[in-house]
Amino acid sequence: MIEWSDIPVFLAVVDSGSHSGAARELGVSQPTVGRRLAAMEEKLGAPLFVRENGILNATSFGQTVLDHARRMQDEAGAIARAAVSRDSSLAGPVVFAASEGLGGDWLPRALAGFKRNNPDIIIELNIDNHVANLAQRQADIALRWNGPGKQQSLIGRRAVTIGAGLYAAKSYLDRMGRPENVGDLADHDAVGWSVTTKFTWPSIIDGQEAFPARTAFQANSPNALLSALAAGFGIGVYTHRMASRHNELERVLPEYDTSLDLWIVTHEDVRRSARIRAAFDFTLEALEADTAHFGSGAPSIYC
Amino acid sequence: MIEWSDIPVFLAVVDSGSHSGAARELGVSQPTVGRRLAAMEEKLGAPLFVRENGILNATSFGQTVLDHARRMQDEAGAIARAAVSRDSSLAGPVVFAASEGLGGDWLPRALAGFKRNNPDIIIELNIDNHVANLAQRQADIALRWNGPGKQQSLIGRRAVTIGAGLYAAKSYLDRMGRPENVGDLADHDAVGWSVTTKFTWPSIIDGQEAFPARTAFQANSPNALLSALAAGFGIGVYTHRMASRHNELERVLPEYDTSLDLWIVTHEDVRRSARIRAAFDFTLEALEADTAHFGSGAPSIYC
DNA sequence: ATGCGCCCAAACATTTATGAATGAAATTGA
DNA sequence: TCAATTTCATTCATAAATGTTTGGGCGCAT
Repeated sequence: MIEWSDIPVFLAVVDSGSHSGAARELGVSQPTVGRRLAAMEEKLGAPLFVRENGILNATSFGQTVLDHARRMQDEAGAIARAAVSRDSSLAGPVVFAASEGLGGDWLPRALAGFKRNNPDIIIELNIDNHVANLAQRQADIALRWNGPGKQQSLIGRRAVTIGAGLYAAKSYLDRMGRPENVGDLADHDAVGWSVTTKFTWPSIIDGQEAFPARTAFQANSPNALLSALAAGFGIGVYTHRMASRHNELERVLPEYDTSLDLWIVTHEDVRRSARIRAAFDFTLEALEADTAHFGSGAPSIYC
Repeated sequence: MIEWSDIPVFLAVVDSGSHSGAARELGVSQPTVGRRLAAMEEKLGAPLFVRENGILNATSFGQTVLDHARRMQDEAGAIARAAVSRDSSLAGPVVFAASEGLGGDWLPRALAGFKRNNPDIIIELNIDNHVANLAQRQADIALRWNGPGKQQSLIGRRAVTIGAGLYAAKSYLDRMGRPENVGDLADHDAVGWSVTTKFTWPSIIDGQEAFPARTAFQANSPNALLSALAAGFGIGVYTHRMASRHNELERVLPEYDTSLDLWIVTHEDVRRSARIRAAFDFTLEALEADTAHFGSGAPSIYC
């Protein structure tokens, strides 16, 4: 019989592309990953990976194993979810996954009241740039820009609409001038995201192409972007709610306004858990209660 | 994440009904099974078993886990089979599963020639009373009374027909008299199998009910039954091929003759392996070449 | 070219899990 | 009812897996 605990190691190596990455993902040491993988290949009698130009590629045999291993992973996730779903006590951990923007400020404050009413529930907040896998129970509740996909048994609600516009520092605008129309943007610097996100620099405004002179600053953190804007790097798309709290920022071309829907998503299995259902419902209500804050940047009721 | 290696432990406990039984099945110690199971229940936050009258019963939660665990087991078996199937060398182990009757004498002799031609193939013979699970790769090739079921991807061939009749020791018949017709059997003792098998005492012979006075001896081993017959315990159904080698046995009511088909079965995945295909084909040919031996008890060509 | 970062293999120390042995509890059979 | 067997929890010594550290190899950017 194959060693079952080697299979998550194999999967992590496939997902991360390296022993070291798999080790980080699994919370074990890098030599352990190498040893487990070697033992697995020894047992199966055939290599699972070949190293080409330094990167690991699954052999055709590795692909076959991967198919079966993925299905095992699905079932293992189902077991984990089943264990949570049958828990009817308002105690234990609830793991949130959220981007840094929401998770960094609004969510902890909003959840303070929930924690007060449910002292035995332990709130764990997972700020992560990659989308947490709810089926694998990496998180119980996620706040995302995307609704639940159709493939998995995820359920979600469109909670609030988050408004955004173009902002820059007053000092920057004093120095470089205030754009009066879309064409003026060509004389300015852009501040944007280094990772793919929904809040990108708008390529079209009112049917007119908007070209910044160059991208002056990129980051993958909203706080870093905020600092860059405040420091006068240039003009960037930013949410009203974040911009409103920094009065050194000034709105540019107010006729341009964009918005994104924020979803709250969970897995139908874990939602059967009393504590997760409570946390889900509370968060949804909190988001809806703060609609004005998210839409136009009005002060949050949780401030 | 749950500990994957705990799941085979859980499955073994389900299958065997006890920690000790699972330990034997897995080849680990009984305390290990207890600890792994306890760790699993701790991790999942709910008991998997309840002990009722000393026997372990899965809780409803345990049943849910079992469903998923079974599917994981299926996939793990598929991985093991995939590993064997891609092996094109005529080397390595081939695991046979056979009942004691065939496995104890004929099979080793027949396979001697195969081993001579394939010195690098290691033949492992698993004499077991319970039907080996080919999907789980408990064996590569099985000799059975049953053909492959339809549910799993097993393939098999009806190899030979094994003839059997009623036999008893000469000494017994001298003492108790030789039955002339079916009705006379009512005055005699039966020697039979203690486990369910196909070679049972015939309840109907030529449309007439056959009732032995009582069952004098039962065993689950063909050698033990043979000894019992030879020792004069009574009359029993026995294969011609085994009976012919013991001239103290005498056939009773020769007009009664029964037969069973013997199948050779393997899994379509493992049959792709060169060595297993070779062993399968060789064994099938050997069985067919010895048709007279199995059918009527003629001397085996492998003697 | 040359540092720098990242990756993996090899060595040794440590922690962890396992096994053997023992005893208590419960069930089975006489 | 009582002996015998089986089962499981506990203890301690051992074996096994893991972590830490180190060094070599490779790609990449300075």
